[in-house]
Order: sequence, then structure tokens, then C-alpha cells
Amino acid sequence: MASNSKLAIAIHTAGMLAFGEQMPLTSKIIAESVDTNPVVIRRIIGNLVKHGLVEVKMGTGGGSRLTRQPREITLADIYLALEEGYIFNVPELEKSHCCPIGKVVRPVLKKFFGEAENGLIEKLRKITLQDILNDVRKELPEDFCMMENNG
Amino acid sequence: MASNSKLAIAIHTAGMLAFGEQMPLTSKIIAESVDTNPVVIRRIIGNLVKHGLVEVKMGTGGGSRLTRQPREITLADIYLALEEGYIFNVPELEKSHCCPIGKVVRPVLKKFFGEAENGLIEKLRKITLQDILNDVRKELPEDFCMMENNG
DNA sequence: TCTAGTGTAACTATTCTTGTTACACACTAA
DNA sequence: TTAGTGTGTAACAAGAATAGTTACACTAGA
Repeated sequence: MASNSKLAIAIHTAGMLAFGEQMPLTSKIIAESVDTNPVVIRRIIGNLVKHGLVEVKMGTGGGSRLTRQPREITLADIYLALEEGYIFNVPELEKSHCCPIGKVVRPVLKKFFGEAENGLIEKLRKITLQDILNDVRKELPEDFCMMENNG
Repeated sequence: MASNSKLAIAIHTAGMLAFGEQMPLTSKIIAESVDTNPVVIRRIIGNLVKHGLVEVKMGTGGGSRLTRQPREITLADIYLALEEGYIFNVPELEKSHCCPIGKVVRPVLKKFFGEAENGLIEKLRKITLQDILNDVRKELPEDFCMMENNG
């Protein structure tokens, strides 16, 4: 598992903001739900803000909320907002390296990996935050209210 | 860059085996081209063997070679052979965790991440080792011969 | 002014990945 | 049957990436 849980945390975060409707949520509340530290959440929200998905209000009564409707936010938007770079790494070679294949393979692999990653992004683009919410709601008790139940 | 350079190394390795035609190549030669340690290569070849892409001959004059033509091996075959698991991690929660959303979100995210990863794999399935070779060959001098030039 | 928030730097801890050494075993050729 | 090449793999070391934590300056509302 190479893995990177930022995307999961970011979606979870955005999902909670959606649940919270227009009521701003604090990084502390979200962090408790995700089971991590508020700073981790703030860092991720920073990326979402930078890409216009979320807006933040400072000070008392402040917190974050979505700038758009959940059906207008795709997982690709969130994925790209994280600016994590490429999934597959193509290792650098030493400058002294002299195998001609080694030198030539690198850009070729980069090209094909880029294509593959586009396939991933296309799929992510078809999934909206609303889809996530719908699935999550199915699993929650009907009378669930986040503000009361969160622990 | 979460990244994992195993796929790049595995493709590079398979590519060299293809270049070598039916002449078995040693892990040492491949390691020099990739600029790493022979054990790293052997570990990866072990996965390729397990999935029937490569066969290995022990002892003097031994080494590895492909079991199929390069046009019959896709990057998806190589990717899946590495058994790296999922690209995106969905973090576990503490057992004591009691936020109901937290509990419910996990399987939902796993499902959607699985779909996204399938998009990646579909793309990889469309790229064969032969495609890589063709691109690499374009960049190499016409009279290139691996056995003489490898350093 | 007090309290409740955020943003961010700096540091620590942890985990993942890669690299290395070492050695038993397999096979070939003399 | 012995020497030489090569693999497989365990065990450990080193390095890098990820995540978690603390601390503190700054913003805003009551």
C-alpha cells in the first residue's frame, strides 16, 4: 500500500461541510470525525480554499463551508486541489549513468503514466460530492443530525 | 509525490527483457541500466514470474526472459503483477471512535476509489510493452545493440 | 478585552520504500 | 565433483515521505 490518505481526508472533510449546509464547521469538529489533528484538516482545507472549493471565516463563530453545491463538486476537483503530483514516480538516474536505454526510457514512461493518470482523473470527474453524500445517508439512521451526534 | 517507482522499474525491466529477445538477462545487467541494486530487480522479477510474465533460468548462463511477445503484455499486466494494493488509502479509525459519519464514510470511499482505480487500469491495459519499445527505439541510434552498448 | 477561531512554521514520530549484505540453493561446464 | 555464475530471500540499514503535535501570531465577534 503506497498510499496517501489525503484524498480520503479531503473528501471526508468536504462531505462534512456539505452535511453542515451553510453552517461553518471548525477544523476541530472535522478532525474529531476523521480522527486526526485539527492542523492536518486546516492544511487540507488550505488547499481547498486555494482552489476555490471552500471559504473560511476567521474568529469566533468561524470555520469553513463549501462555495458550491455538492453536486457541483467532483472528486477530481478535490484530487487536483491537493496538488499531490503524479501517482507513479520515474526515478532519476545518476549523471554518470551511461546506459543509453536508461536515459531514453524516462520520458517515454512519463508520457504513458500521464495518460494513465488521466484515466483516473476522468473517473473521478464523474463522481460528485453529492454521490458520496447519497451513499453515506443511506447508511445513517433517518433522524441523524450531525450537530447533535458528532463525538 | 506519494509515488512509488516500482512500476517504472518493472516496465524498464520488462522492456530490457524484450530488447534482449530470447537471450536471458541477469539481474545485475538490468540493475545497472536502472541504476539500482540487483536484489531490487530480483524482487520485482519475482512478481513478474509469479504472474507468468517472465521465466527465470538459474545458474551459469541463466537470467530472465519474457514468456510472451511484448505486444501481448500490457502495462496493466505489469501493474497488477506488482500487487501493490490500492493507490488511495482510507485511514482506519480507532475502535473507540464514535462519530457516526466517520464510521459510514469508509466503505463508501473505498467503493468510489475502487472505481477510479479501474479507470487507471483500463488505460494501462491499452498500452503494451511493444508501444514502449517503439517509443524508446525512436530515440535510440539506429545501429544500437544492447549487448555491446550497455554500461 | 476575552474567547474562539484560523494559518503556518518547526519539530517529532512513524511508516513506507529502497538499498545492502549475506548466504543457501540451482545449474553449467570442465 | 568442483569451480563459477546466477537466483531467491531473509535480515538489516538508510533514507524519504507522511502524519501528528506544539506553539504562537493573527483575525473577528461578543
